Amino acid sequence: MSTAAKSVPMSANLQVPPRERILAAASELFYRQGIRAVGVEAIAEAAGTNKMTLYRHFDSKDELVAEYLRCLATEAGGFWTDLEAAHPGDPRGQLRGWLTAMQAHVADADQRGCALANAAIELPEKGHPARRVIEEFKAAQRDRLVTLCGATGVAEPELLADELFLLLEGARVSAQSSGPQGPASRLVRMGEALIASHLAPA
Amino acid sequence: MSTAAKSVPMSANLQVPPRERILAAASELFYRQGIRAVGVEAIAEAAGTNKMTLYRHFDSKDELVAEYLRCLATEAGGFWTDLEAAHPGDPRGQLRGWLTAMQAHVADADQRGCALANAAIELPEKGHPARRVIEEFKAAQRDRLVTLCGATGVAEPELLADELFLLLEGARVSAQSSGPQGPASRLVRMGEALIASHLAPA
DNA sequence: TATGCTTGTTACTGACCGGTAACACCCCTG
DNA sequence: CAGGGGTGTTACCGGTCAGTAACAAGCATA
Repeated sequence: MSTAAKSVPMSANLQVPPRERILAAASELFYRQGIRAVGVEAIAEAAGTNKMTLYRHFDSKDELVAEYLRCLATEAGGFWTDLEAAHPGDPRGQLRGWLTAMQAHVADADQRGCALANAAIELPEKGHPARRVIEEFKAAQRDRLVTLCGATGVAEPELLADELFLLLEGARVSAQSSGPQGPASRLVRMGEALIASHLAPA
Repeated sequence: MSTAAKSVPMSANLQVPPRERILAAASELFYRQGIRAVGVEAIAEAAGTNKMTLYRHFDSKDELVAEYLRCLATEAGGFWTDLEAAHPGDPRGQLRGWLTAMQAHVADADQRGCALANAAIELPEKGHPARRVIEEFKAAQRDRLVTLCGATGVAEPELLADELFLLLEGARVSAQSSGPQGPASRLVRMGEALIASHLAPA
């Protein structure tokens, strides 16, 4: 509190080192406007620094993009540990908590979908350094969901996990083209119906 | 057959008028590489013409993009009439035909997801002429699915339609970041389970 | 005080971007 | 044959792109 710098966005707070400011600015701009739509100069300026310093910390724009996605993947990892802490030893509670958190995320009007999935669409080049980050992240995300579904005791955890995974992926992308009030708005209801049908099979 | 020009791609066949060649070339390049990644000069060249002729037929690149998406929306409309012709008076058959066609589409390795959805991610600007095309297309697509689900006699056609809609949307985007062998590969199985659970409610 | 590392500043490169002007050309119609 | 619309060609505009060189300034530690 005494530093009085808590409310300042990281990308403009000169007390945090330039590298982090650049990453924070890049994160905001890339996510809001798209990766290809944002130039490195704009990022440097938003970070309160300049292009030279940016290139002293990142080899290229492509590497900056990869690092931007790597940071988001790390943040997402924190979400899962929070989830486990909120419902210790209660996998079904964790699964429901996951669902409602995702619904809230989708409904948030100033979200623009999954940054990793968006990047995969914007960067189709096979050798782009971001692609490996994206693929690993999506695989890990799916694995976590499979594990969680398995812990709930359903008969086919992989199938349920994939259903929920695709449902979420669809909801996030659909919110970009059909709006958050479209089909995506019923994510929780759909997900709980899926879970119920797996818990009580025919 | 006698013209011997059937196998020539439209974008290079000089017998078709420039406007169509430009649209064909734009369609290919935009879809494969992304809209922002492709310049108008590259499109004109791929169409066997030049930038001036392109700008005689389209007011701007943004308008060309909108027209590109409009054409795809029209093509998609044809798919639905084909589906109805293949299973006349058999809505459940149509729904299953839709599912398997979508699965094949998702599994196709040189597909890059829904061009309209991809464009929505690449072009977040509110006023872009493509956005209206995208939103109308997605709404129409969902409406058709609701109508079809209603014809099968399920109790909650809108819910089933939205579930299938999100499942497909998710499968197409997931194939871009998790590969076509990932969760997206089980689209038919998931969809049929959904349909079955709606046809035989608890 | 002196060293050395990090940052800021300015200017620059070569390439590409979307978009336009001016003019030559061809071919179809009258 | 004359005319005119659609097309091709070339050159150009201002702007932005990613990336770099050279040098000055700050700041800590030694």
